[in-house]
Amino acid sequence: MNSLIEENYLKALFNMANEAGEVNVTELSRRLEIKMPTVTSMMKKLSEKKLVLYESYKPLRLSEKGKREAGLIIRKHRLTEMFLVEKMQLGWEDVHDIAEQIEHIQSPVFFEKMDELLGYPKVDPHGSPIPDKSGKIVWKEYNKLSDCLEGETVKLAAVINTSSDFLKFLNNREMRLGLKIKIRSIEPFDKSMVVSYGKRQAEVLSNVVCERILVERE
Amino acid sequence: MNSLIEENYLKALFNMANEAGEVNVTELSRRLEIKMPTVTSMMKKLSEKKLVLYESYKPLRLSEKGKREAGLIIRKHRLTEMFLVEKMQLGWEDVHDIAEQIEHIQSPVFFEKMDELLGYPKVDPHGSPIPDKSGKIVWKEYNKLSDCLEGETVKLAAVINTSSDFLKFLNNREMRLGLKIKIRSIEPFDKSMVVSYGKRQAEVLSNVVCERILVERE
DNA sequence: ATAATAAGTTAGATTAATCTAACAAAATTA
DNA sequence: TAATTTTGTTAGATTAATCTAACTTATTAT
Repeated sequence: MNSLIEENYLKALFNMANEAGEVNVTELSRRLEIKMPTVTSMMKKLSEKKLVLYESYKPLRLSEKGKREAGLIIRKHRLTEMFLVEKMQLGWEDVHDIAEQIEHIQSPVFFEKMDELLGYPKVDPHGSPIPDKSGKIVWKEYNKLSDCLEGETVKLAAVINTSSDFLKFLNNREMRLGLKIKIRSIEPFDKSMVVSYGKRQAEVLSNVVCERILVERE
Repeated sequence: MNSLIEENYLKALFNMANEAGEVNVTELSRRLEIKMPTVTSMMKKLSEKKLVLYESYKPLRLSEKGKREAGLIIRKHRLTEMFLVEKMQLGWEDVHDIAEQIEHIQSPVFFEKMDELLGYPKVDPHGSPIPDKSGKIVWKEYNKLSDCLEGETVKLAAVINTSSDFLKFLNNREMRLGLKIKIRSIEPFDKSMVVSYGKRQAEVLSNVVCERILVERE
């Protein structure tokens, strides 16, 4: 069994690899807010446990075993977020910190029951895919809203940044998963977009926002 | 903030004081399966933090602050057990181990929502009282079934032992909280009882069992 | 291509929680 | 009450996870 702390390293490695491709000690250190020497020594430990493929001065990689275990932790995290939103009426901006703790609970029946009560969901409240029971994750190929063109109509499928501030920003503008958005115009200078959806005819979204919104084309 | 480990010491002290009155180092050590010198040094630490009133060679006592904090942990534990049984359809014999972990979650809104969804329950699935938001606990004065007399009809109010084995024993005999039990006879030799309830006309319960069942007289 | 900067590692200290071995105090028994 | 047993404490070692300081390797810029 892995400690809670080891689990946090595995999860960070998994998420960072999905976001950025290669992961190095400096980035992992920054993400976890843990100094580099500590990260190095933990990488050696996880390498002993065959969870990480570690070579000095090389990028950090999870082994297959490491990916599976990290995937299962993320599965627990995302199932929990879904449960908190769907069954406990908490807001999508509130659930991350709670799920961050509950993901470390050791109890297969607990998470299986969650899964069952939720009807075996495939994505969490932010549109991120929930890994399956073997820890595997399938990313649908979404587009960033910022890569779409004037005149297109798209469906809000997921959000990249799940910080509370960003999610509140979306809440304030009545933006939810599944929302249909029409791109009215794009400002060439700063790439901001004017979009319409629901009852809103002309909302302005900055490029920073548009880069964090993933959409599906019809 | 207290560590998870400190929380476990506080909880054990609180529970043991409720069960037995005075608590000493040996018992606490046995309960937590932690060696005595470790317990002694933790008592000194918790004493520094004003959670425990510690004097060498004296019985261990929680301070008012310690009682409050322990009560709040037990509140989280029991609310969680209730939630798992009522809202997640888990059996009362399965919930203890999960609640043991969830009780350490730091998130006021999470537990307030649980409380709200459950309709502000006063007892957990084993009939144990749930401490209020200030950590205070009110024990109803129940009787042990073993102290009742032939001919009495009583209501199953709580169980003392919450081990999985005992709860499965009760499940197998269709015994639940609220059940009305009539005492048919008491065997003088071993104090075992023949009782009837529901569709069962003559169940034999050993004294070991009867001592762990708390009842209300009508 | 060399110097400067950034990234990564090694060595050694620190903290929290644990342990064992040895000792001391309190309670029990003879 | 003295001896024995039980209970509790002290001293010192250990482990996991962290840190800082010093050093090494790799990358970038001149």
